[in-house]
Amino acid sequence: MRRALLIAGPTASGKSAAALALGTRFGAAIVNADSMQVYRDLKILTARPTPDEERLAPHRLFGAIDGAVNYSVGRWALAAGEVLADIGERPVIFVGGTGLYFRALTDGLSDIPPVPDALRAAVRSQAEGRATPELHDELEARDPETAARLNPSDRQRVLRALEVIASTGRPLVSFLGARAAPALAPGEWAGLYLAPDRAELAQRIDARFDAMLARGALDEVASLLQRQLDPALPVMRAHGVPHLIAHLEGGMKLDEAAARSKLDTRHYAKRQFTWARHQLSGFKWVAPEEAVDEGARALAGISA
RNA sequence: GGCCUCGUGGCGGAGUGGCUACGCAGAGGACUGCAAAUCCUUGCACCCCGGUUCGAUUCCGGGCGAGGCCU
Repeated sequence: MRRALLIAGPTASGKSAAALALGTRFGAAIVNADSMQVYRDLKILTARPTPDEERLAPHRLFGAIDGAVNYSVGRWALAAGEVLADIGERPVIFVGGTGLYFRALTDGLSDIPPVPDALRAAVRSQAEGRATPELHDELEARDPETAARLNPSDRQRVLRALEVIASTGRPLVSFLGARAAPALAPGEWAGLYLAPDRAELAQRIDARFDAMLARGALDEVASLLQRQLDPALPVMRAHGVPHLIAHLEGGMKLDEAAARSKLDTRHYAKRQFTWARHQLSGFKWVAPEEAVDEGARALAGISA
């Protein structure tokens, strides 16, 4: 029995519009599957649905998290499960650009015990000022198996492996065999991947960023800046935020801040394609113009 | 018209008589709790024509082009 439509695709491919059209037409709940749209502080810069749009269909997990929080796939997957339980029989549409979130939803995550915040912070503060290859050497001494799978320069993953071995006493890789049951079982969902032409997408990205500026993205960043959050937090690294901050306090020309933000976004879109090609299975690739028709076909089956 | 400087891959920018820096963009890839993150790989470039030379992107001459200064 199908119960969900999943709409993924690179940034600026028209996912939200398709989801809104379908949600309105089928009375479906729309659930956010985007790692940045979860944050309350950024609505313009993350292209979140507007309040008017949200009124057209129930929206869940949009802007639900404070920017001071370091959210994660694990927490999102948990929240998504709760939303599904809450929604009952109503059709549901998951939309977003975060491939890893979709995979957590359909494949489940490995059952790695949560690392206590204090330990996590301790591992990170001990690593401060030390070169990543050095940390990799340390990991190699404690957990050679995981170390062998990681690039010695990949700080983020080396740190995670270190905190897992410190917290559980077990190598990270030892957890990877088994996955918890996914929130959506195979057969319970249909997935669409919106795949625009690359050059066309680049133009849409550029135009969209200009539109964001026209709608007040700079004010949004100024407000965020006033909170004086840790620059390492995810919200502070959303596309546009670092460069717009550089413009606001560092005197970077707005033109340049915009150009760099657009470039970051294009790079991201490229990575999204790579992820989708190799990591996201079971999604049907469609041209953005076909999204609504394809989605309607899938949802008709779901509501039946 | 005269003098000078310059002409390197899509762009920027080194350099050498034989072993083809590098950066950016572009392309490809990895990916299990920060994923709008983190990381990896990738360039059949030396304006044209002669000459010198075993060998020219590199030296010499000419041409063409660009810029600067002068009358």
